[in-house]
Amino acid sequence: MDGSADGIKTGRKFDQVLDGARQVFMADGFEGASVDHIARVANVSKATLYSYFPDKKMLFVEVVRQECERQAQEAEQMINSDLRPEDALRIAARRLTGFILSDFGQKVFRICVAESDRFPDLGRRFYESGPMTVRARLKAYLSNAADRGQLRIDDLDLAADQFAELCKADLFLRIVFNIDTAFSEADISRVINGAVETFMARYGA
Amino acid sequence: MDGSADGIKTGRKFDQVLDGARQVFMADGFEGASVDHIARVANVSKATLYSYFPDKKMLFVEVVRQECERQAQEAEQMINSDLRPEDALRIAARRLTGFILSDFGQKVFRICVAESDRFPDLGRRFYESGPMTVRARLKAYLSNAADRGQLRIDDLDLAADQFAELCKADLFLRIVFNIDTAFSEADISRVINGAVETFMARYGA
DNA sequence: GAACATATGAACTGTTCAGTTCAGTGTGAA
DNA sequence: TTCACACTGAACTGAACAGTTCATATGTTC
Repeated sequence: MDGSADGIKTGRKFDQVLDGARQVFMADGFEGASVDHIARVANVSKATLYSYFPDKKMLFVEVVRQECERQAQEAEQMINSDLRPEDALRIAARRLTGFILSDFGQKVFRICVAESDRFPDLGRRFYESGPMTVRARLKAYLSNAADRGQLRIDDLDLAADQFAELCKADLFLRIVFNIDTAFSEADISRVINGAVETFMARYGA
Repeated sequence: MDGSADGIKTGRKFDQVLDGARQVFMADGFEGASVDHIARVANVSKATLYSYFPDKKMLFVEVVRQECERQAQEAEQMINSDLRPEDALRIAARRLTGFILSDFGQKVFRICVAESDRFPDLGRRFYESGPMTVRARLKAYLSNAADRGQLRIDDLDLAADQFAELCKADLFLRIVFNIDTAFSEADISRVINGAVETFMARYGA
């Protein structure tokens, strides 16, 4: 019925509760969110909320679990091997920056950093469903392209990480620290083109 | 007497209070830290604490201000221009990763991400005292090296950001999300050498 | 329409915590 | 000795909030 891992009871308003919780947790963090507020946003009584989840922590964990799953799905897309590496990488970079600069990407990242010592495996789960998946996809593509003689790479893991990192130049820190809240197309393509050029300068065949 | 910006009253135990606050805030964050706990760690009565600072927020702001100043000082060091670019960059990279992977760097970063919407200019202040200063130093060096014909760079800002970003490959996310708490010398030099090689492949004359 | 499950809202408990108050202690200077 | 000042510790207030309880309502199924 629901997407939960273990047997959380189901019912008519289960999804409403989770939706409300997602909204409020993402906006206010764990401490900042009050259960009363979540119930109000979810259009549900507090008693109903507590009939589904034993406590606030469990509700939070379930929300983050769902969001990580969603994130993993976004990251799962394969990179098309038929294109020239420059073009394939440009598309990958576009997708990566798109996610990093999105409201959703920002919020999940923030929450995970902030709460990762109250919830010890939160960080790991985020890392595995996001960055690790991205790296695996990227690595698969790079390996493929190297086999076809389009690229020359000694350390595939490092190359993948470097490329992902290059895509964040300037942009990431500025958005994480609220210096800017959005970027122009020009800003973004400057970084993406720079990333591809630098990567190809090192690894181009 | 003290290092504060505006006229906070001074007294015998002023520094004790700030010291205790720094310890507790860095360990537990803003919400997580209780004023009673801070007073206990600082070996000071709560009344004394409140005679120096009007409220918890102001105390927190002052602690972060101090830490950012400290950070700025670490970032201010000039890069030696007499070396070959490979060597100068390797040294810069060493310093950068050293800071990023340090307990102090980690904690300040975490705190600033977590509290940057409760305290809107926190993020900006951290950014300016850290990453922005690093970029300025790096840019100065790159510009210099380009003038001497050692490097060929069109967009100095982007190049500086790319280098800083390359230094974080793999390491940064793993430490931010508690996948690892420390790295071997081999892990670090793998990333640093990779960063220098990739950078030089693109920008070497 | 009776039986059953689910949802409601409002009041209540207990706890945590920021910030206040105050009577009293220690100390150094005039 | 006395005055001024910084400090103390313990008790207190008031607010926020997690989690509970229960009498009542709504709706579905047979």
